[in-house]
Amino acid sequence: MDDRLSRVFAALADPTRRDMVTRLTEGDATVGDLAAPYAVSIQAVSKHLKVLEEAGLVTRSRDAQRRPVHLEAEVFDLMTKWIERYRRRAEERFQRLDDVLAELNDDTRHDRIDAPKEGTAS
Amino acid sequence: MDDRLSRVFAALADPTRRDMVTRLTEGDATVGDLAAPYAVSIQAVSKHLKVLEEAGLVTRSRDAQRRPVHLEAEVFDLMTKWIERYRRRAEERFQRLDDVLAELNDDTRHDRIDAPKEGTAS
DNA sequence: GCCTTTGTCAACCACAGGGTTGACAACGGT
DNA sequence: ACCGTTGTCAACCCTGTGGTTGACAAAGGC
Repeated sequence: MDDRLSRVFAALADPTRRDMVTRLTEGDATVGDLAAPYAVSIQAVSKHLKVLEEAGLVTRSRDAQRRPVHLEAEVFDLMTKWIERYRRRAEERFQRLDDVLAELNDDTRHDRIDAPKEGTAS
Repeated sequence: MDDRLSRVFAALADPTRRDMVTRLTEGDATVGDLAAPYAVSIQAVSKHLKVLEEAGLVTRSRDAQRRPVHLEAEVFDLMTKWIERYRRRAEERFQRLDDVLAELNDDTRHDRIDAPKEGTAS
């Protein structure tokens, strides 16, 4: 787990951290604020925030003793792009499959295509 | 790590598994096919596939000794929805901020709004 | 100046996760 | 029937991670 995207996914793999992210969409919050709803120590929350920060999902500034946490929304774009890329590739594949099937219909005289290989699932 | 989304994110947090997913967008593949490019044992790959399967990202059927692996694209939609939800909430927040600022411009005669609280970050 | 508030750092513990090797199950080919 | 191919299961090892507690840093309030 070294690359950026791995860190982002790993950070979001924890329900507590996802919950924190959700709450941060409503505005910046201090560590104490974020810790309040959970039955864990503030140190544990601090660790979670460190994970989120190292994943680039949040930034922390300084306001007296407080360390307001701020959500960095750009990372979501990064993830969305990645996922969309996969979706698009998958769709392209389906498109190709459709093309193959269309072609099949086009000249039905061929005995049989040699092992379509996909589609057999389920 | 028990809920669905956690499993999906955790599964995708591993570069090897992400790579497998990428390759599966090009079509179903056997365990051996998937294992080939990596310097790990086939057992390790089998484990990775189990993780992907339990996350609902992949299904496995049977073809003689072979176990063709098939990508389930729907899960990506699930993730996209989640992420989009967060993005939207964040955008709504920015929108509200804009509204506040607009309102501020609207009646500039007020001495000062009482602590905007956000925006101070960075 | 001192105490309180807010949060981090360090050490430790338990457990999950990715890797290995070895055994074995499920088939097809011959 | 038997062997080879394909893949899973089980046991084990090591590292990473989430949790704890205790000490301490940083800053304001009094």
